[in-house]
Amino acid sequence: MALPEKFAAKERFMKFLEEKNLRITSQRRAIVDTVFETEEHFTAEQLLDWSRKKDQSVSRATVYRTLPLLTESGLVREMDFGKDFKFYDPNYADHPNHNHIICQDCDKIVEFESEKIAKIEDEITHKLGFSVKTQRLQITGSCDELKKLGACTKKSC
Amino acid sequence: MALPEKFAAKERFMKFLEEKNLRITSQRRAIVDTVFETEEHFTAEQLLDWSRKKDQSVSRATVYRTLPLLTESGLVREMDFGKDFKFYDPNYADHPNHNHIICQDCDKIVEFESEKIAKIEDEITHKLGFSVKTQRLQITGSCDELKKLGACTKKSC
DNA sequence: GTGGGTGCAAAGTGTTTGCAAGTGT
DNA sequence: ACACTTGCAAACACTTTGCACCCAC
Repeated sequence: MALPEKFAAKERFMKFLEEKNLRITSQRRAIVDTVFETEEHFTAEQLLDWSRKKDQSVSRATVYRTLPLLTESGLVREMDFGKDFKFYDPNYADHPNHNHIICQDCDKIVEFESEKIAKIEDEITHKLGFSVKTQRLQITGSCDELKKLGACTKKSC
Repeated sequence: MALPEKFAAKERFMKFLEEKNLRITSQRRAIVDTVFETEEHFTAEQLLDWSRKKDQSVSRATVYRTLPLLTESGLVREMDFGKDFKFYDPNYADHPNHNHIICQDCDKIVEFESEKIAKIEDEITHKLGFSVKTQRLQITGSCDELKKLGACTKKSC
């Protein structure tokens, strides 16, 4: 179901490279394939590991050099979940306005969208003399398990 | 006008230290005074500079060791505005649910609160099996000047 | 052919930490 | 007195970069 969209995301990125006169190398292909094959959030290091399974020649430097291109294209967003390293979210290609709920114990993340919130944001922002370009909303709280058991059995991170 | 509240924030932090059997040293006093004297967001380095004006013996290490205490107390919040370093926001003591609008060009930041958004967040979060502990909403966009002139004359950062 | 791309390892940058000396309670 | 704190500098961890070689177009 998400496949045709994801495929489009990859194509969109290739077009982005073309427009900037940047080259499609085997390493970039491996990295981009990896990014849009997953719906998970990932770190630079994870992306390196996964990409190397497709093309062993991918280096850490190339991953770090490709990530800014991905974010610049708008198809991937850099996220800060309060850890020491950045996470990247490939779901902005399909859902440019989604938000995150994170469990404070197990770090489980659920994504959601809300037209209502988007509308209020827009109103308030205009009232303050701004106009919205992007928006990020993170809610931290307790997941079901944490509420019921007082602690989560599985930790995600 | 904000003074009595800010004073309370400082007192609240001193109580927090006491409860954890931590000591009130001259360095900590200088740092904490600095933090709650401002309503600006600041970096660790700025906090060091400012604190040293009150007490020259404050070291970078002590600043970095005090910041986690401040965030743990809930009176200061760590913020990521997409720069290479963290910012700290001392306004959570008085306004625990405020949000940020940031100009994409000049980095000007405006804070606002919204009961409506808070209510919707709560509803959605419960529907997804979570309960809200904290929340952070950042909107990026164009400020008045950027919209009118196409570029901002003053850069904040 | 040529200008962009790559891997490697070294450098960079914000933050953390081990240690010996100092200090609040 | 004793445990908590401190400053210093070295150590860290993630990310960036200089360079010589490579390859997509």
